[in-house]
Amino acid sequence: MSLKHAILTLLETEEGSGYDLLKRFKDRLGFFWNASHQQIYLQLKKMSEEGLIEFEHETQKGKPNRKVYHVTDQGKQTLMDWIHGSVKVDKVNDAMLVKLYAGHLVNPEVLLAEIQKHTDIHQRMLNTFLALEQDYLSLDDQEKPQYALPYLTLRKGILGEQAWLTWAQEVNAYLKQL
Amino acid sequence: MSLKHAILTLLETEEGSGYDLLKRFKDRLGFFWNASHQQIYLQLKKMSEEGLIEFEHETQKGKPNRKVYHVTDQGKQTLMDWIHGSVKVDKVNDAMLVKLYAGHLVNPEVLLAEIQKHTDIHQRMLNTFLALEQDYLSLDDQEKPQYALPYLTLRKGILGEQAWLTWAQEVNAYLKQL
DNA sequence: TCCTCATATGCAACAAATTGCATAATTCCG
DNA sequence: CGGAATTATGCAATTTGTTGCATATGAGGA
Repeated sequence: MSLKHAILTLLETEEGSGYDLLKRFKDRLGFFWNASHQQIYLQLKKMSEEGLIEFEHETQKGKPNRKVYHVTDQGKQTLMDWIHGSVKVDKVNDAMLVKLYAGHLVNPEVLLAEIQKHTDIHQRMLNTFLALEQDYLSLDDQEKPQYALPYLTLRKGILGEQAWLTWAQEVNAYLKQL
Repeated sequence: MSLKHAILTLLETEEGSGYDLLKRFKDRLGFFWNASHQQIYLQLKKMSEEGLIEFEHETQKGKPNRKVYHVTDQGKQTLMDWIHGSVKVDKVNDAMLVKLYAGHLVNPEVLLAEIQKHTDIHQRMLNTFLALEQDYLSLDDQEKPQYALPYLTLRKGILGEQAWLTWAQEVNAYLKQL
């Protein structure tokens, strides 16, 4: 299970609450990991019980209170063990491709509409990632090294989205020509 | 649940056994869908109970007997309903990126070895896809139209793998220069 | 005032996927 | 003759993920 390791990784970099993690996944690390708030809160509870992380209650004014989690030594060790092991190549399960494969059953318009909807979402993600890339590139040369690895993960997001959009253009061109 | 729809799509194109589906996923449609034999056999059983598919026992000599499944009218209808609806954009959960994000905790060699291992696998997949593309491109112009949509899904696999390998080169260049 | 949004956390039921185990026939190689 | 690979199917236990529901505060707009 890697949600555990994704959380350990993020908390090792910077402590935070479940809500913080949710926002980091949603706003910045969508190319990297996605998890619902239900998954995150439950996982934090379990990891806390296993002793991988600990939390302090933080009282806030004007906002609900937070539980701020940080990684314990045991958690750090778990992360180190995991990182020295090997991870599986990502399993691909792409429902959009299934639909296209079966596309002869419907009008091209149905497929075009679906592709368009997905294109909008992917374009928005790419824009987000490109903006983050600009943030990195405008850093001083002294600051860059510490963000180099996260930047490389961002590059994966950018290259992935660009490939998706290139593909969508091929599909569009074909479907419109029908 | 989309394994159901992936199976309906494949069986609608051509009837087959659980083992056939497993091989189609593994050898040809890995860019498209992946499922274990346990998942497939269980799903076939469920779909059979729901009336979406039916099977005939096929006795073989020299090999174990097979159950050859085909889609029923009800199954076809279920597929049509699904294809007219909309699918969610794929959820990304990439353990390799998590590892790279946390890469400051280990020697670059650890990351390089992992990247290399994944590169080999992705390169092999790309080669498979490119060979399939050649098969399509060498078809007569009269035959191409009926495979056009599957070909577009193949293009997704090719563009995706190429993007992955391009990214891996960036990562390699960075890690080696450390 | 009411509604929605953002912040912040959680449980319970259900669906799906993974891991481990199990069986059985034949072919192919040493 | 023994062992491994290929073909072919399946169950059970566990882990993960999804969907639905629930609660509470405060800010900002209609």
